[in-house]
Amino acid sequence: MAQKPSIPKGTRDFSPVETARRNYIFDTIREVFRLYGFMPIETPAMENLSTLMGKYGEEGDKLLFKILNSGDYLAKADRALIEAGDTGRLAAQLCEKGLRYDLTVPFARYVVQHRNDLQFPFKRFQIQPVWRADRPQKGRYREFYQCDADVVGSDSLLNEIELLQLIDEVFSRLDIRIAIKVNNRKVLAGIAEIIGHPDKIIDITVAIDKLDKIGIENVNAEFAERGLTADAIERLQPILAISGSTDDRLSALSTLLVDSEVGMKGVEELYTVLHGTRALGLRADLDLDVSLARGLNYYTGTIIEVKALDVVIGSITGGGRYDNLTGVFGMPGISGVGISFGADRIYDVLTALDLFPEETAKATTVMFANLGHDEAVVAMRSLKEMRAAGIAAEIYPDEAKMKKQMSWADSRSIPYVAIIGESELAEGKLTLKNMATGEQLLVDTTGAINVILNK
RNA sequence: GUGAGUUUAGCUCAGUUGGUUAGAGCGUCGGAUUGUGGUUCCGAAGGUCGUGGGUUCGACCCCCACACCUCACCCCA
Repeated sequence: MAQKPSIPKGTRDFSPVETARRNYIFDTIREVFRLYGFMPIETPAMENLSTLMGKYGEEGDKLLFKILNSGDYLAKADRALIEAGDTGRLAAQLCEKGLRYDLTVPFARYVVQHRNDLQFPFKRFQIQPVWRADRPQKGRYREFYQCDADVVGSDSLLNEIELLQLIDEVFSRLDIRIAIKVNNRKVLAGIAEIIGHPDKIIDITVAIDKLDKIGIENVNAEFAERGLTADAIERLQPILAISGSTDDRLSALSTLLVDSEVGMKGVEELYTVLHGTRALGLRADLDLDVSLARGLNYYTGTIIEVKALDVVIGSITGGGRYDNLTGVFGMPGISGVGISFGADRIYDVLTALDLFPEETAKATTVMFANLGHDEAVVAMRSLKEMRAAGIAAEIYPDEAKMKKQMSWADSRSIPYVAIIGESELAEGKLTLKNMATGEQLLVDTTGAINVILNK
């Protein structure tokens, strides 16, 4: 055999069954988005690099896929940069486009660009692939789908409450048990303020975020590494040690953060969101988690993260409020809040728990065996009637051996096989075989349709 | 970007100190069964052993480089 063809690392092909199962996820999410009043939009796979650069932090910039300019791009490039091996600045000259890294930043760009055509508050959803030049590993791909819903132009915490409900609805429908963790960036800012390091909020949150994973000792070590004074670390300890019920922790927080205006605002928001959501009844576990930080630096208020309870994988949904995302595109003062479902990880969870409905594995409902030209002509008429009745039906295109046709139907999990041969032809009927039971009936097309639809 | 492990048939994997013609199971195809699948039996096809170099009389096996995949870190969905 020649060299085996392959696809880029971190990308995947999807078989018919996999595609059907992915569509089941997308359809479920899309349906719930619509129920909550979100409207679909789409944006291009590629954006101008200037739109993307600098929005995801230094790490994010490195993970952007850049698209080489067309034409004789090298002629315009600075030779000195090539000599100097300055990949970064050379890339800036050779590439003016990049693949989108998420859906939120392109959406911010969309809002600013179309601001005169939008009615605010503007609620949109978007289900499209994004690309990251990450090194792939478990639950991490270089091409994956995000399913985002965002509200822009509304400061109301009702949005947060509705988004939490929406998350609960989606995972209830998918039958995945989840824990939703909520925090507020303002609380984190308050903490940074209280310990005298308001400038270190990012360092503090990144370290706190690892609390579950590496433990308090290592987190403290990381604080020191990130330049916090021993005194500040000392003052962090009571905050990290907060425990008890949600309300216990909220009141402990408000005691500790009493001198921070922003911190107190955060506590208040958390209270409203948590109580407002719980009052509506929720299937999922919903709880406050002060150690929840999330990487994206643009969140300014509520932060939401969802993890599956029964499978170990990264977060399967995340989101939060960002007060000024459109600001970098020259449109300040517009607040947004949104969530993003990670469809590919949800797929992995459903696969691990074997939770896909059976229908997702099914091809057509009826296959007509092909026993010859005259028989096929009659079968085609029967097929037409079945399809008109809403039954997915097909005919085996080649005049192959019965055995081959039957095993083809079997391997595709087709529940019924219709046989029209010499004797059926003479009687104007067909033999309908139920593949699960092996039972065979001699009926006309209408009779077959009734059998299939009634089952 | 950092570190570790892997790579032999379509898939999952054996392969002895380095010694003729590299094996198994599953899958595929054919037959037992010319109008009946999923079970059984018989048979067949399918491999430049990831790529390139080196050591050796001789390399799937030892050495070097590269690639790929996987896992973890960083970061993230």
